[in-house]
Amino acid sequence: MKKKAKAEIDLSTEEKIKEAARKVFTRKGYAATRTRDIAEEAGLNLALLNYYFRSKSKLFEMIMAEKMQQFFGFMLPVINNADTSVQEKVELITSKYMELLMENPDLPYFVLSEIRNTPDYFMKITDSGNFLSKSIFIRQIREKAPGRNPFHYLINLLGMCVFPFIMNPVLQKMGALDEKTFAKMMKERKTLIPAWIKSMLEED
Amino acid sequence: MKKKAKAEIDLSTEEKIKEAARKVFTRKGYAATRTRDIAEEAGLNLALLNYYFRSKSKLFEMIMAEKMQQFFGFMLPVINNADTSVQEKVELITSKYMELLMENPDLPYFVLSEIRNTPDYFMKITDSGNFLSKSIFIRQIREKAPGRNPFHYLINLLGMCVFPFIMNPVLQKMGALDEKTFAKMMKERKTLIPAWIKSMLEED
DNA sequence: ATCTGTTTTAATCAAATGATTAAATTATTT
DNA sequence: AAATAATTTAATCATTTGATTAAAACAGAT
Repeated sequence: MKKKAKAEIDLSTEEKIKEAARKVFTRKGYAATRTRDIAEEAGLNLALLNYYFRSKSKLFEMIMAEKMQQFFGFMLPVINNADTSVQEKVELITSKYMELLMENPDLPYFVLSEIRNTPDYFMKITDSGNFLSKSIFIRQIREKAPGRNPFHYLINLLGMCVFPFIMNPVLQKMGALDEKTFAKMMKERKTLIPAWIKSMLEED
Repeated sequence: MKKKAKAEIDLSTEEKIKEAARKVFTRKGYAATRTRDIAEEAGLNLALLNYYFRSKSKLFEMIMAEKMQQFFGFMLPVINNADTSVQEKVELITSKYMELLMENPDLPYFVLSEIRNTPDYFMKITDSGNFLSKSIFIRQIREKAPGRNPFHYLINLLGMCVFPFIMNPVLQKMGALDEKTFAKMMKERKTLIPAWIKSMLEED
């Protein structure tokens, strides 16, 4: 459609738009976001959006793919690493997730509320069919706790990492937690969650 | 504005609208829902919505209040009951929540993604300021695990109940879980979660 | 059956919003 | 500096969408 001329300027403007889109989409969700919001947030005219990206939905898809990658991406290699124990995997996933979420507290809201509307191809991340069930991580859990469906523990692990960030706005509004206390707790959870998972698995 | 004439007919139509609104709002969220969707879902004309409810937002507020009540309502009396132990409270909350969520799997998505946009008055449920911190439940947890912030455990409890329903669509799409297995697991969790919480609290 | 008030509908309005266009501005090349 | 290409803007379009209106259909009372 148009050739890129000055990579720097181009990148700058394009990146400004993407940055603004990230921000607004993540905060308000797809439907509630107006292209004008994004333009304003980026300090640019509306037409730029449609100049750089063909449409609102194209722009969204790009952000969405990026966020999905952030949210699920790093987990896959960890999960299929044959050289680490369950416990090491749990520790890795926990600390990585807690750090990611502390930097992007809106991420869970966004990913989880948009995921349902997202067409099936968002599953591109997961090349094979039910690769998850066959993953080393799940197999390792199955060995540790043979009587139970291993997904119980995967759900618990992810839930204990992610759910606090979902509940946080509620708890803050209710005056139950302040921002500082919350941050402190999230740091604590980096070591607490692996310990909790461990005792769950041993208890059997 | 208008007096009710035939209570039955009135209720029927009004209830039809509310039922449709519940369905569409819960599935798509406020912004993505068009009043026409609701009308169609109810098998009625658009103008009816504005006849019975002044506006989309009024209708939404009604549904929202209802869902908030469902989601948080029953917990309050349990939490402040002086006659039950921590463990009994955990069991009560777990089984109640699991049943509620199995009947309304969309509830978490809806409540949690709309709650942030909702004006502050949604906190009406929580009359006093930080009543939660002063609740008997939190105090009981504090006694059991004096070194830790008690909200860790409350978050874990709610997370282990709610989060599976948030992850379920993802897991199903990935082919990791089928509907039947999921339902079975949710039943299992009614007893598993209290046990897990117990061991967390005892471990300290 | 006629009248009265309620319920429902089709048609329409006005504002919001995604997208386009054509012109103006800026930068780069020759 | 002139020419060319890239970038940005203001103005405008077409569609969607929340809401209203005025009239028709209906039910119950007299």
